[in-house]
Amino acid sequence: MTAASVGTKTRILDAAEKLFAQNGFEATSLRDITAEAQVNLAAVNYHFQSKESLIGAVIVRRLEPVNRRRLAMLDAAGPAPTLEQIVEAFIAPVLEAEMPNVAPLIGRVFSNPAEFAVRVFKEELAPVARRFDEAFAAAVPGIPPDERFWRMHFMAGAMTHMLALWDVIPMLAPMPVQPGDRRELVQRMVRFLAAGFRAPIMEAKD
Amino acid sequence: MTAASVGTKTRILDAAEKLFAQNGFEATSLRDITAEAQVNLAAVNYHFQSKESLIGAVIVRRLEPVNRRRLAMLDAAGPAPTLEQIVEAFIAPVLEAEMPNVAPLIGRVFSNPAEFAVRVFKEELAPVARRFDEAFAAAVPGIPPDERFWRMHFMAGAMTHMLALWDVIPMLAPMPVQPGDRRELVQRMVRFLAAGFRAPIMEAKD
DNA sequence: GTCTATAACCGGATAGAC
DNA sequence: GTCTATCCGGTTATAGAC
Repeated sequence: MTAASVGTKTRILDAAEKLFAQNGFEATSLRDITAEAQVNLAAVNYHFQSKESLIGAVIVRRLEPVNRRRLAMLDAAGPAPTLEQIVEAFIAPVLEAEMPNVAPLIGRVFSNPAEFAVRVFKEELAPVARRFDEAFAAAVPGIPPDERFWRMHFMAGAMTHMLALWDVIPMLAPMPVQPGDRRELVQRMVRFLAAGFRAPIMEAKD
Repeated sequence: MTAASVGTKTRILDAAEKLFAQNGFEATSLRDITAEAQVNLAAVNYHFQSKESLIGAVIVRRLEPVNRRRLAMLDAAGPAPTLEQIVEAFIAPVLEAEMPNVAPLIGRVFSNPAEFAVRVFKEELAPVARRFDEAFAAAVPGIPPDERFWRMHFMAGAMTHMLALWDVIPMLAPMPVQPGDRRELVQRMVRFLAAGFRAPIMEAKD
């Protein structure tokens, strides 16, 4: 790699990210990627050992900054963040990630429960999830841990559904949906999800 | 097809359903399917013209009864169902569908926004969505149509996330999750989502 | 209707020259 | 580090015998 031009490795990552986001992991061949990146096919196996590990590299490169931003937003809300602030810190950095690539890419992971992809994702996510769980516990006292677990997944589900379907949504919506509406969408989600978190818990099971 | 044994066509549908649910549409080859069904490879292209149309047939066969059950539950709740009854009618028939196959299968569709699969799904779903939207409008007055649209998608997202991740969840959960807990899960979701639907709407945008 | 056989092609991976 | 050439197995789909 010369100092002046973008390295082969980066070009591969960029191309793979774009195509994975657009068409999914399985539907994207290494040949598609090398064509897009204008590099040689063998370069992929040289820099990354296999397609699987390339997928992992693509995910990690983008997920890490998003997770850092989530934690930063949580910290920025002070020592006792409101429920709304916590929910926003969890979803906004994801939904507002660069839309052409990053957000759909993240959406692909949870929708494609390919064993190894989920594993990579989970490794990146575990510490973040713990921090948020603690924040939720403090902000909404009285919710048992297992209920918190499910509610965090309801939240994650609403979020990833938006990521996965973002480009199909305009076809389904009764009204025009513009890309610029993403901040508004975040606000809608925050209200909906915060109310859900505040729902009364179930009485002891029958 | 003899009268006594299960026909080739049905055996193909059964096998395809099982493998699609387990491994996804792309990851499942016609050879996998014919091996599982113990029929000849060519039989697939005889009975269904292509893999795509086989996928469509598999989806429609299972989605139709689920949607009928949803509408039946909605009707059974009387002329003025509560919000909780509406949410339950929407999610319970899906989440309580035969888990080994049907539920994960439905989860695959929305998670794999393959153009044609979404199209098939949407065709089956459109009239149901309209009925539910009307019910929501009646049960929670004062929510504008576009807000209802988004909230129904938040609900659908939480639901499909559970479908897609059901078999991975045990690995993530801090407590044991048993298959029998599905009715309990439905109740948890109903409370969370109903509270979300009742959340105050956003004031005019800033 | 159901089979065998095969066409025609695409996938990931690697050996070895430069 | 980057190329060419190639291996080899898997993919959908179909032609034609039975």
